Amino acid sequence: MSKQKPSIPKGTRDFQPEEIARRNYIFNSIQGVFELYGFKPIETPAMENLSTLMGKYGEEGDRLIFKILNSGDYLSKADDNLLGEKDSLRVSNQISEKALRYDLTVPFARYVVQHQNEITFPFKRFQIQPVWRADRPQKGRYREFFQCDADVIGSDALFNEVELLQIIDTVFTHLGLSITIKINNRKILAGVADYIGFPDKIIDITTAIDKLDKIGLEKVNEELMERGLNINAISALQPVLQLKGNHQEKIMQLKAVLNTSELGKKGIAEIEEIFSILDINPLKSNVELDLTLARGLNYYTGAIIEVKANDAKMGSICGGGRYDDLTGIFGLPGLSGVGISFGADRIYDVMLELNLFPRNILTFSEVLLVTFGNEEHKYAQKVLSEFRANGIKSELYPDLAKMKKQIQYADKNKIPFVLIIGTDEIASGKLALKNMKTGEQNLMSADEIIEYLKQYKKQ
RNA sequence: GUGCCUAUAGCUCAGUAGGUUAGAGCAUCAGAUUGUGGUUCUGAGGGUCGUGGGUUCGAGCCCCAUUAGGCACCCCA
Repeated sequence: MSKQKPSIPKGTRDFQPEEIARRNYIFNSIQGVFELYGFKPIETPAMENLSTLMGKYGEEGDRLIFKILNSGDYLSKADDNLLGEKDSLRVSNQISEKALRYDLTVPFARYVVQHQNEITFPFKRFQIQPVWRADRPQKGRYREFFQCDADVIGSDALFNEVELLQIIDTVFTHLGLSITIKINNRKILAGVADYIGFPDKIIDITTAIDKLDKIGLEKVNEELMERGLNINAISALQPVLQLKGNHQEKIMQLKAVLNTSELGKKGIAEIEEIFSILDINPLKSNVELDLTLARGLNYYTGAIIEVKANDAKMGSICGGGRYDDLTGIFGLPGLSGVGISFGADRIYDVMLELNLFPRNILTFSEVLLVTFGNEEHKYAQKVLSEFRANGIKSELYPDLAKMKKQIQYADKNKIPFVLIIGTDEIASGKLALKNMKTGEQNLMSADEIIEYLKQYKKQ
């Protein structure tokens, strides 16, 4: 027993074989749908240049970026004055020039700019990789987690927004998870900010009204006040905060309010078009127009999408939106992108809580061969090769151990069948196949067993 | 970055009012059973009670500090 227990950093996790099986089920489902819609995979490095990431996620985001210390004698190159002043922020820029990626969108923008001449636009890419955030972990929040992103870059068509909604719908329908898709439009929010006379306060306004669900109308108004709005502006905002009805009704009300704002009208037109396409070809999931949906990164310029699980208390499990000029900051202006990101780890937590994982994904080996002695073990090795040649996941207990121990191994590993090989079986050519669930045992030839297991697998 | 809570075996926890050698369940390993698991019975290993200091004749328990973890806020998948 070692005195110092080994551990892993807060907010990170080890994954056991069963967990990997369940996680792969989620990843494979999402990837399958991405591919079905014509998206192509890319990967980018775990670390980016710090300068690529800094300033892209707002002040709060910058703080949550994991920075990587330079190699070598990095302190010798740092400014003595800054070190003396203990100015962490500025010192960190001198001793770190790499960082772990914070999301997949900004690295993708970097990728697009860097490979612009090798890319055919519109470019539809998907990417399933871990990201890291130096946040304080809590429920549903990790410091290392996987995002599954699909983005279309180089196309303004709202058709893309609709396709992304269809992808969301297909994925969650396949996973058996009941969800609500909330959509909004940044242009409408900008129109609202315009309309109440504080166009440059859009970020303050959106982050405040995003909390409506959580803290209620009064607190939101208080916060708006603190963020510098006046009474008139806040009262002008009230009709928007209290929109009621289905999406047609909400749109009607918005039209009445925002008729003076060109940007606002454009946003409404976009929302209308998306809903009109969805009306023709409806999704299985519920889609809601939610004006208080404002979260997300400040680079969104059009649609904002968020998905919540209906039957679990969990933050958003998928989010996305349109960003008109993401690549502009890397020197390639005029390219519009729209994308979504599935939070695989939160989906996992919700599915586990709701018991939505199918049983059969947990099967690793289908059959365990057990023997009584040296001769039988050699014979079993031949049978084992045949099984594997026929695509049956199988293993032979490696040691000459007691029957009890061998069968216990099958039980604990949830192997559904045990093949018992003894001298009698070898002599007759009929091997004893035991069903671990029912306890039934049948004598069959190796070929018959292969057929039987193939049939069993199909069920 | 702010606030609150927790810390005893691999895991989940009990531990009375401060009193001898700190317990249970699960898990692990072995045996009961020389060709049969999941249910039973028996046994074994595993702890400087997160760490450091203090109060006391005596501390797992009380006090202080420190570290780690969890939850909420901020923000976010």
